[in-house]
Amino acid sequence: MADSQHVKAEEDAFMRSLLAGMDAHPKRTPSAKRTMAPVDSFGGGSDMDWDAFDEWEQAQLAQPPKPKTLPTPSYSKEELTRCVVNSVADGGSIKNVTATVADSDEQVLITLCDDWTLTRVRTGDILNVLGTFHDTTPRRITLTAQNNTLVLHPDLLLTATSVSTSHRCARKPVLGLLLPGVGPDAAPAVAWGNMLHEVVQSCFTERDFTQPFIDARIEEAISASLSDITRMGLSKDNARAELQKRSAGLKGFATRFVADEPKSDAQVSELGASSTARDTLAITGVNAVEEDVWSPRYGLKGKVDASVQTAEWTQPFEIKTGRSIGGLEHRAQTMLYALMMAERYGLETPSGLLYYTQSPELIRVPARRNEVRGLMVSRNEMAAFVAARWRNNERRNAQPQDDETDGFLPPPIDDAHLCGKCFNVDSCMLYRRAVEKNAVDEADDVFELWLEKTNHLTDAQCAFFEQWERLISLEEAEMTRFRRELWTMSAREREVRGRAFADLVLAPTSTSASAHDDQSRRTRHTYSFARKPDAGAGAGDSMLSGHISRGDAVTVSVEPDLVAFARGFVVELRPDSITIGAEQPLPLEGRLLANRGGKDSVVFRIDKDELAGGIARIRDNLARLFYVDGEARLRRLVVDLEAPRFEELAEDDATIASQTGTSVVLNAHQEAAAKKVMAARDYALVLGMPGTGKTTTTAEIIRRFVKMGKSVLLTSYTHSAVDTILRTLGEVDFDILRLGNAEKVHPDVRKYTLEAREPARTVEEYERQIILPPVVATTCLSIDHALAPLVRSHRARKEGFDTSLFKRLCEAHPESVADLALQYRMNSDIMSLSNELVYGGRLKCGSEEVAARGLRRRGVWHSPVTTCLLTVPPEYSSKVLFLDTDGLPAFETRAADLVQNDVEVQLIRQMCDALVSRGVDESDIGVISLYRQQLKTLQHALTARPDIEVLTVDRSQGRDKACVLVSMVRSNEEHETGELLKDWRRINVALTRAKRKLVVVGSRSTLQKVDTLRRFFDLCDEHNWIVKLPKDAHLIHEPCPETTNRTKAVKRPAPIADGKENAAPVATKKAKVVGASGESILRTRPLLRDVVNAAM
DNA sequence: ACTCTGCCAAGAGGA
Repeated sequence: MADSQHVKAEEDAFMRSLLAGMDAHPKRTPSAKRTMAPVDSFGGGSDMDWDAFDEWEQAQLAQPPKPKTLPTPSYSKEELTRCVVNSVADGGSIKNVTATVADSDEQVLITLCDDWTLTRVRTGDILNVLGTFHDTTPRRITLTAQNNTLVLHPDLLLTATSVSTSHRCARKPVLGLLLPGVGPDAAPAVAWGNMLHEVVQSCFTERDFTQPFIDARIEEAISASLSDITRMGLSKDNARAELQKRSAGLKGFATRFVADEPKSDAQVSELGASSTARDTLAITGVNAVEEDVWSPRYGLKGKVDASVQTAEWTQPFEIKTGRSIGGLEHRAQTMLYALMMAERYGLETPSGLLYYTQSPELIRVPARRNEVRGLMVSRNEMAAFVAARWRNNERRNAQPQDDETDGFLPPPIDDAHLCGKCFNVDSCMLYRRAVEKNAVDEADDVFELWLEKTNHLTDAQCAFFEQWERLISLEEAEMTRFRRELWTMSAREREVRGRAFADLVLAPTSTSASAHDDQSRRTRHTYSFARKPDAGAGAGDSMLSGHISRGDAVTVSVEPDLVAFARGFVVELRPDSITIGAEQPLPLEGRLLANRGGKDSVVFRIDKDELAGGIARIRDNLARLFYVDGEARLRRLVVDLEAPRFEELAEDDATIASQTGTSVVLNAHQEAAAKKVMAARDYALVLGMPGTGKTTTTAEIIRRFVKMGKSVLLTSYTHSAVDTILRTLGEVDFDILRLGNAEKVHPDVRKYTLEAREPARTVEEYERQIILPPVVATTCLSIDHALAPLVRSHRARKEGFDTSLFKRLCEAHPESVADLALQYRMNSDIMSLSNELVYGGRLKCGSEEVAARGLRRRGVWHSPVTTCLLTVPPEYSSKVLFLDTDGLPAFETRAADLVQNDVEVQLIRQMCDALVSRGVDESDIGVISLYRQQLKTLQHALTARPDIEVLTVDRSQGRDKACVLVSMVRSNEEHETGELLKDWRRINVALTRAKRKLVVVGSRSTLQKVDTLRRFFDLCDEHNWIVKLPKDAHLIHEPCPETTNRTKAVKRPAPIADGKENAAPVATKKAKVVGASGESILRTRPLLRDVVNAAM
């Protein structure tokens, strides 16, 4: 008890000193007073007088107004120097740092004094130094309590809230970064807070604070929050009453403060000022509400409730709907916003406003040097912990056996009272036990709590958590790397990587859509951007290439330094324009752009917004397996690998399950798989090899479950996979709820989304929409996939992060797996590749017809062509063909990190021309490559053949074509293959898309360096499937004249590609029709003729 | 060593 009070007293003292200038707490400020700081210590003790503050809280509005004229602000941005630390010398009360200025080789000296010495600066760290260097050689600067500012790891944007809450327990906000979703479901107060914010922000936006308007906004907010209200078991009436109570003072507040001129009773209370020093204030306008502010300068980010205009300046307006007690952190938060807004608006912002809706006063929070510095010291401390974790990762990369790690979580405060009430206590203790391995002593205050939270965990479970937690973090570090490119990389550079569009201007036609109608809320306001007319090279590139596509989250920035001016979603994407939608109108007219030349002259860039939140959610899900009240059953099955249970269906159920009223007939394997699934008490695994009818079987299983009265959650990694199954289900007599971004959902099943339904008006209606449908379909992260989930970190991949749950369970319990062995896609030759490389012969053709089919020979190809450069070996007509380019040669070319192979593009285009001229439908041909750049080039080369699909391996999943051409690209004298080709799953997908004919083009000498592919070549050798192309084979032929007589006139009884891969195959017969022009093209190009011949 | 796809977010209060 004594201990905890001591801690509390110490914390209070610390926070005061932090806010008041650090001189009250010598223990945490080792350098106090004894520094080289010149003269008057660091003045500031009087800046925040807490006794006066208390008095002021009592006195309130009793004081007469005392008008005060404030100076007109001017803004002079402090000089910013970004540098990398070379060395740190700890000189007791000071630290001397040498560093190299970024993007130069200039060495500078930085001396840290006073509380800046608390910052854990290490070699290799990136620093922002704010202040002017002395013009010495080398240049130097001293950071003291009074002057200059240090930002450690500035690329790490920490939220204003996390920095401002760190005073009580520094560990909690850092845990909060790792696990944003911890804690019990949001308390009612949080929901009220959310709704009330909506109301107040609407009032500000519309500048309407009349009671009817407020009431109407309350109704809106309630409707928008039905899910929260339902979850908390409340009713709309509860919500209405509570919101009315909490917003009671709003009208009075507005009457006093929202005006063109300050009113006499509009007194603003200034924090820390003596209680008589109050003046009046008028809020004359609002620049923005819910403004996202990212500050790479200060390493901070946040969402400002509102930025308001007062007579003096633009300032942040922070709304709090709870009680005002314990509000240190609210003041801190407001100060940080003032700091960030000054930078964003280029305006002096000496203060912010803080408004508690449950009390009548408005508080001015000055952002004074001393307080802000204290907060920056806290921010740096947090940043150092987060960075320590990345450093650990890097060190492990360099030296895997090195077990030494830096602490990446601040030490716990171990206060039984506070920790017992903390929402993050589960994760705090889990990390302590499993990762930090820092046991709690029996005598310790929190021992009981520690036992309660961790006693159920075994060492093996802890090890599991530790390992996967680390792999997740490796991946996370990789993703945050992308976000910092927004300010560390030019738009052009980033566009080359497909993650941005550079040199944009606002299109003249673009206006805010304004309407409140049925438009989706988050794209309520739309804006179009086009390339700047006089933009230089590269600006002509189509915006369709690259990684940004419709529905993606993006940031809009203003060059050169207004980072994330706005955020939104891509609504439409054309080659020469992009339209984005945002929830809030873009602040185009206000002071934000006025300072930079106005909306018509600024240059914008749009970047793909790398949302790192998804990763933290995965970590969150992982942690939930291990909490004391967590998912114990999942923990047993997934972590302990407990055997899954199976139980035969009761006879009634079995009968019901066998009669679904559809005409779908499953084959024996599929039927067995369905039975296995129905019998599973925990889980069953169905291994669906390519073309074996995964979709059909899954759809049928869903039908049966629904018939039995069960509910089904259908989920997959991609939208397209989920939607394919829903589409296969077809018309059903039960309800389906498709969760997810409607933009990304297939049009055929969009009717199942919430957006397509009448919005729920009551809690009951909402429940009906959410709870009743027996089938709920959505995407998910980290469920298995034919291709491994996307893992960016190489290290993480090496350590098995891409080991799927499917594989883990499969290996532990092979008896729980059902194979779908019969496939109806590939002929036996094509299938044999996959069988050899991956499936060990388990894959079988569904019928003789499937096994035997090929592209039929037609027309002139019965006899060899005498003018041919090659003699035509009999195996040329095989259904699998590798065209070896080693003799040409056909080397790859590189631009930055992109790789392409122009010769392969030519060969493939020529083959496509020839195939089509032989009467093959464009839509029966697919071209696949593993490389994005190659794809672009192929697409360009095949623009005249719009129906030939050019696909990446990943996008071709679940698809097939009668004839598939694969461009392998990698070809070089060093025989470097790169990492991508080593992924046997990708190779497998590429080789299993073809039904009748597979042609692979590549350099054998390079490709056979990859193990998987060497086996591919062995197999090809065995069957004589390899053709060595002669020198300059691609040049032997004249450039292809475009086939004028597109084979439209050619009628065939049935298409080769019978879209439904798993349906009982229908024999197709081709008419022997050959376009005359196609004939003549081939006659002039003998080699091509042979290839086509072989392809038939 | 170049590829793929999903996630809306920072704060909503609690003391």
